[in-house]
Amino acid sequence: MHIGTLELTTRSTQQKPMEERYEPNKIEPKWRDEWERTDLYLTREEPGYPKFYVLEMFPYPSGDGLSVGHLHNYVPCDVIGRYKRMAGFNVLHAMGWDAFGLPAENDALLKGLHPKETVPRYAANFKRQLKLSGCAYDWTREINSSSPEYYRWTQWFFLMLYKRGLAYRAMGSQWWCDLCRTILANEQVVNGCCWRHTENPVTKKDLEQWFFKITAYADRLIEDLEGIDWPEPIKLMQRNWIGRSEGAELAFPISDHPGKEVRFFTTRPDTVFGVSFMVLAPEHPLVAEITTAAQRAAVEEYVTDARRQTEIERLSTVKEKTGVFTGAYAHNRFSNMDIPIWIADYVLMGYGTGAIMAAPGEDDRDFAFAKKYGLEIPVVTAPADGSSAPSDRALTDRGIAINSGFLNGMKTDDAIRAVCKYAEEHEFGKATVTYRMRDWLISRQRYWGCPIPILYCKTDGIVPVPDDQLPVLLPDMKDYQPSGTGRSPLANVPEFVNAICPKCGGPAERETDTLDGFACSSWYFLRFASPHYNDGPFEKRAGDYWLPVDLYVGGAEHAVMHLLYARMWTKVMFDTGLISFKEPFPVLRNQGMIWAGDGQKMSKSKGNVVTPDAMVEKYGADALRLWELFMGPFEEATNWNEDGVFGTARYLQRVWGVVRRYVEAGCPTGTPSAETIKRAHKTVRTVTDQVERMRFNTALATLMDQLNYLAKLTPAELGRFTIESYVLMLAPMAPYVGEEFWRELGHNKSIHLEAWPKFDAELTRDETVTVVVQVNGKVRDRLQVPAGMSEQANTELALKSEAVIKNLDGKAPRKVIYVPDKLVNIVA
RNA sequence: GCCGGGGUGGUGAAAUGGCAGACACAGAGGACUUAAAAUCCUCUGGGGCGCAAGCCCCGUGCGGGUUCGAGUCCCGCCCCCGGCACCA
Repeated sequence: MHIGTLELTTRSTQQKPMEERYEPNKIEPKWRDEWERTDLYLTREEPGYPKFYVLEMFPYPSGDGLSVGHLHNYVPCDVIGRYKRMAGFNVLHAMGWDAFGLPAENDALLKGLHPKETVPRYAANFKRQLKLSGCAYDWTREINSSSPEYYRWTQWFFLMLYKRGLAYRAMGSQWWCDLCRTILANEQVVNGCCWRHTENPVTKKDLEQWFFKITAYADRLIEDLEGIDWPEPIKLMQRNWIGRSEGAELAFPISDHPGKEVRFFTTRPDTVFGVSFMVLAPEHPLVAEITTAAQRAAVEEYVTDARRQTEIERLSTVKEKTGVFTGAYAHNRFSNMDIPIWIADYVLMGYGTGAIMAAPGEDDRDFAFAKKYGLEIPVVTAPADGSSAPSDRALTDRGIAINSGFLNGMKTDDAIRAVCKYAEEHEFGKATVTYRMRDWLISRQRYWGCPIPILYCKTDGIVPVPDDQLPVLLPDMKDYQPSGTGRSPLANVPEFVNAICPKCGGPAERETDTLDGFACSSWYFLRFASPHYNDGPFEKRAGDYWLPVDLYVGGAEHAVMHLLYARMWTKVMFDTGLISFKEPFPVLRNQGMIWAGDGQKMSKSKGNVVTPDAMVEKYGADALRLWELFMGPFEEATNWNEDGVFGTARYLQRVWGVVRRYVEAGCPTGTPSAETIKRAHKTVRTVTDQVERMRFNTALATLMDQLNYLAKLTPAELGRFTIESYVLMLAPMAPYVGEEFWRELGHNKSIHLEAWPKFDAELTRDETVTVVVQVNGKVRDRLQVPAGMSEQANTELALKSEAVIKNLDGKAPRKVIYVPDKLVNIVA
């Protein structure tokens, strides 16, 4: 069991005296080696023993190495891991590499190297930097998503989804980045540009692609947000991204096209009597069919124009709505009017049915469009408060139906239900739900990714690769440049492409696209439980013990990518009975971004990256860690300022002095004063609470404050508990000096295996308290009184105060506010 | 435009509706030193009164409000950061 007891051995007299000055570079390598030699951070399952799984989002190992910004994530997690271990938990804290994907491939291409060489090299550098920084990982659990032992199971999961009908192939117009030379998922398109090339507008390309049916989980992904402890903004981003809308899908027949109809989705079916025109997306399949000869030229020009526009242009237009009349009409089944059908690019093919009913009296966009093209603007909703409807804008609020036949007088919600019921009875529509989120497009036409384990056979069609033939190995290619044609470079490797159909034994071709890197990271948290297991993605016993993750920490930028995908996979696994939990990360925290001193993003090209290596060399890893913790609340963004590291190094220097004096005095049991004892216990109480709440900045401030007190005492006045509890609390934050102090204090066991100090609540109780005395809410005096003094006694005392008498200026107190042991406010 | 998160000294920041600025950084002055570094001590929101101990006024983006009492709660603005962006 990795849990220590307080050994009260005295320091051996043969030991060398403590160095006068704290020199981190002398002690850090020593303890690093010692911890490694003794496998200090090795973790095993301990059934029946409480576990704690702390996890940081595993990084893509870049050639630039880690910056002090990355450590703002890793150091706090390390403190939590070390703290939890001391507090009696069996802690899992491991690290791995999100190694597949475009960044790694692009980097290698740029440098004329191969990712299979660069990735391990970069990962090794990250690992060295993390060790240098004193982070406690069980490195025997290191994983790499680009190793066959790992991606074999990524492929296994793909097949699991495929067999459950959750992976499918579909043709369609997809986002394409011509710098990445691959198709992208919706989530990877940011402001109309590629998420990796934020200046490069994406275009559309028609290709057949693989998708994961994440939309099938839309409702559960929303519902289950209720029960998890995540930052509210992240939950909100997920809800917005999924974009659930309740409404109705209805259909209107097209005049002069018997049997043809326009299906559309609306969230306001109650306004249907006010529908004066309809709008189709320019890409809508009906457009070609219904456009009249007279309008054909104009419509074709508009459609071509819309197609030519890049997404960024379509977004950046100043929202001036444009459109063209098709010449065709639809029949509004409710108002019995024939209404014109237009096309306009403000209607998106990718949402709902790609067609809308326009109710310009109740919708801003429809209003603007109707105004511009002189279309009718019927008003069918009156404000709920009885005022009259505005004429210069749409009334988008809910209200009362007017000019609406059988809906007249109904409240919006009742009218919605009535229309849905009517449509259902007359079989032209029904109440329905639509989502903004699209299915997750996972095909990538790139080399450095997990091969999709699928075969195409002439007789059997799409055939999954049997489990016992996994992994489908990524072939070793010298020239893996993306072609840009929409085909993966793997298509150029005949030995890879040509295979045998496992069903009929005939010739088959392999899928040559690779998986989106986010597939690899959708299950890695499970792999850490049993990273070397060969009979499944994870060993059940280990998985049951460690999972789910107790604390997950990473950047908010993954709100709608990784965090959504991993949740979906977890739900699929739950449904198959593979695991027994529905959410992978019940507690999530986002660390704040560290900007460079100039307020910009740290990047090599800007030359403003500060490396942990440089800081460790100059100030030591412990001082660097302390500044990472002290610079502000860890969830908030701030600018890097190296002067702070100098400050925390100076603090450690002072702790060193106090401990050294104590050690040199022979570690006396001493005779600490009541005040010293009280302060020691209060410090434990406060620091414990703050570390639990991840308020590392104030935890450290408490320790600094206590040091200022301790520095004034003689060794005998300090006493053993005072000094040892202090060192124990410092150890998770500053593991190297913590260890050094502990050994100097006479202990043989590592401090990181010891127990977190406990405080005696009785000893933290104050006998006297300071009571603030206010007159009319302004502080006029302070009284030192015994704790628990009665209101009456306190008030009497306050009224005797000279300052109070002076400020009352002869007036009689009207009222007295009394807060026990805190405050007396005399209102006159 | 909509949805979040913020706005407190020269700087990073503290503060269950109850002493605003803890703890630090930077700065100033002093001690030690031949000197410097390091270290230690003192001061450090603004303004005013006082020889002094001390006292008074103002102050948490701006304007209102609730309250005995507001950095904290409510209403209306302004600014910064992040997300979404014609989602029918």
